[in-house]
Amino acid sequence: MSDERQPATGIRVPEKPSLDGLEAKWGEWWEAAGAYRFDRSVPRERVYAIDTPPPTVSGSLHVGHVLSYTHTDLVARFRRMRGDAVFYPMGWDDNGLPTERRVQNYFGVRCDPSLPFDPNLDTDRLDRPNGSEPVPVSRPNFIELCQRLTAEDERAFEDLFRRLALSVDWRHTYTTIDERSRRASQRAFLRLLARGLAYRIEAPTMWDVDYQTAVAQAEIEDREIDGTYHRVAFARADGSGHVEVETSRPELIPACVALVVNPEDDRYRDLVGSTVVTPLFGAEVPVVAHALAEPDKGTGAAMICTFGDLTDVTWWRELGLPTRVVVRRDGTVAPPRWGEPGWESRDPAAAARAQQELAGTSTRKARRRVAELLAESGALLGEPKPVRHVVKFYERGERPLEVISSRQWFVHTLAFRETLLARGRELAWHPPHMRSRFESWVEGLNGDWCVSRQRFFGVPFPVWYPVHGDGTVDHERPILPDESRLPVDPSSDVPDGHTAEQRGAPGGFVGDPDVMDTWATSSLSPQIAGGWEDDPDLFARVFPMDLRPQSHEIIRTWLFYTVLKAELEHGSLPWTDVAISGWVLDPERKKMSKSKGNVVTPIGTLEQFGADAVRYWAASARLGTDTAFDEQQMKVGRRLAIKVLNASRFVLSMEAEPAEVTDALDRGMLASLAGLVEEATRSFDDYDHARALEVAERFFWRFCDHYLELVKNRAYGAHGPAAAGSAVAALRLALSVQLRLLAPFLPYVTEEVWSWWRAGSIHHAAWPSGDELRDGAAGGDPAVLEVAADVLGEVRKAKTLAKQSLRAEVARALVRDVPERLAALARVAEDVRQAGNVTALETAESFDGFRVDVTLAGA
RNA sequence: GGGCGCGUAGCUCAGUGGGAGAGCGCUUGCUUCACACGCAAGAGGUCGCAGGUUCAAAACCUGCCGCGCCCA
Repeated sequence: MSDERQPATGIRVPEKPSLDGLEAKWGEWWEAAGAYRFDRSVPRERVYAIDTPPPTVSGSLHVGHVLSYTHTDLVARFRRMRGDAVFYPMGWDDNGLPTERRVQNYFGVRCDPSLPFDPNLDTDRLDRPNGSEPVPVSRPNFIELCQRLTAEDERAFEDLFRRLALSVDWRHTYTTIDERSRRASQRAFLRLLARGLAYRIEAPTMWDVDYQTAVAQAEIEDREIDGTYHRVAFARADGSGHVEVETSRPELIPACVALVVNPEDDRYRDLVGSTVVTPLFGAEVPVVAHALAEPDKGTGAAMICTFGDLTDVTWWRELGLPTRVVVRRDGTVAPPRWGEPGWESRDPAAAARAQQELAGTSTRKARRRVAELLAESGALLGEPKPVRHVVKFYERGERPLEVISSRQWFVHTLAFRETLLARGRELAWHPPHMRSRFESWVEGLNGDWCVSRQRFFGVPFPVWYPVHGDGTVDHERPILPDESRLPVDPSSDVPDGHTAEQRGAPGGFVGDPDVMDTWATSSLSPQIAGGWEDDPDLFARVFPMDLRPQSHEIIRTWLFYTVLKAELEHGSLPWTDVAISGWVLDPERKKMSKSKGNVVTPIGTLEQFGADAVRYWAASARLGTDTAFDEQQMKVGRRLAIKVLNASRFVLSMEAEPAEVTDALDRGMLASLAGLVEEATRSFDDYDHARALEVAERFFWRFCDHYLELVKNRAYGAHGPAAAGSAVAALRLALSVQLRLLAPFLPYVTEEVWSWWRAGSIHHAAWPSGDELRDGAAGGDPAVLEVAADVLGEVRKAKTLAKQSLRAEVARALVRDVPERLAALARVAEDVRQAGNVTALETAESFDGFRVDVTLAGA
């Protein structure tokens, strides 16, 4: 790709320029020419590396993608023109639940890991004995289907992004499930494990009963739902009355291990240390005191169960309480065990009868049944009260989360809270206030990062476990592969020193069945794209990266985890700058979402308005600011693109030979343009692309409406070749500079115009500088252009008010103004006279403000 | 409950101590030889409300109201 900036041998301007066909033409040319390839021979100081968000390909294409990815591309194009080698890869986030769900729905299957691989599986001819029931397929078959579907989804995303003219180096594309990503994720995991930063324990975890997987704090959201408060009597063990408790989850009474009250609560002070009996189940439980018990909530006395919520976990841990597990992993109530150790009851038979009524039913059904049983027994006091209360949900789930104890992998996070907050302060946030979202998240962390998921399509943990002679699994002594073997799949690969026959056999091994959560991989996007350990030369040139662009709702996930992983592995930030894009709102200013049905398909929008126009809309939105989906704004962008074509055609069709810029008007215009270039550059440097666009666009329209009109006659040669040469030289320089200023925003139309008269791609041309213009604008005074435009405006106004054509002849125009302005006008009087078709342009000094008396010919 | 952001013309927004602005929309006029996807003009605002600081506040301070989001 050439950096040639001299005019090509000739200027060839189409007779009737059009936007039609530009996207296909230049898209193909950029690809063929390798226009956006990263030059890895460049040293780190001149590299600008971007950590691109890998979109979830199974999600829908969204105009939100258009918005934020355009923002990224604006920076990439600006930096490239500034002379940086831009490392701008693209990634696809394939793994995880969204893909599994899409595969299940698309093919009508479900994964059953107990089935053997079927090499001849034909999804078009699945045997469906149970009608619409999903067909069970083996795990390898399921993963194959995931890969087939994501490949299709990736193509759709790539088509969109290419159409949008993202200046991505597509040779560096990665997916979060590909071999590089699996290797990097597993390597990072093994290193954390070796340093004691990852651990596996049996612990209470937030659990989705529908998907039957653990979820992390980052995937949890609070939702307000309808509930019911039941007031329940717990008899005192000594027979001296009862304690009243209010609960929205009476089905957890069999799981109750204690009552808790606040130590400051005078009402219950005497009760602490005594024993009460659970209704229906007859279990004797202590009354304990803890500061987290809220005196104002309900009666001030609360059940501690295994586990109603995370507060129960805190109480259980801090007060050293036993457990009684009643809710199973599928969200149903377990069968009774009353009478066994840990399940002591005053009447085990009655307790068992009560629980047997609940066993196997969902917690929701059990709740209603327990309420009935409580009422029958007389332990239910008063009528249940409906309430609205906040309950935790998995963000993709439909039923409230349960807290269930299970064996999971965790990464140490809480211990690094202060370090992470400090890293957050080192980062340059754009806009700065977005940092507070990161900080409030980090400050609110309530546990280490649970990274294991009970799913199928994801990066497996590179871990096996020995099987004892008695067939039990030894989780305490995991078998780990050497890093050189990565990536491994422990469900099909065999650990060193073992044979395949030993899988699952006494004295043999088993693979860890879980996969890592999506963030365990996507948090390594800078490392994966940068070739961490696989390509040390590349990695040294791009890491830590310069920019992380993303939207604000994933600060607590993608951004947070990326910062954490870079800290744990490299002891550094993963990038220096973060640019946060806002959301796209529909015209009613509601957030666009699939469930609201107000989503717009971006391909249709691109076809309707054109990529430059859509980019213009996106570029008008400031970072961090939500923006309405606004077709009007796209029409404005389209008009701007067409105006660029027409104005360029006009400028380049002037046939006079360019000469030295001598005319005051021309110099004034160039001087004004120099100031604009500096302002646009400053704005881009500050990650304020919207301002850069705004000032460039405003200048361009003024340039067209005023300067082009003023200079027209002279450029055609009305005042001789020298004056025309000055005009043509200034016009071409101004056009070249403005095309380059607009190139990041309107890559197609600017490239088209550039091709009429310049060699190489405009996207590799040097970003304009004020100095470049000052050569031609030496001594230029912007006031000259201003006063000329003001006078021309007054002349036009007189014609418009007289309902005359703007071409109408003016017999006399008398300009009253201060001497300095009149002196400036005198230097460009001839241009003003001709542009306004004024016969006699006269002036008079006035200190009462600017005024023009216009006498139309024939009036 | 705590925090962040926002509230300026019908709409989308810029403006951070001294003239209230842009684009779109609306109305009117103009087939000007780059562009009618154009050009020109016009109408349109108690800058959320109430106090305060200042010679001077849309902007700075305090409180309140409304909207959005984050966290708990």
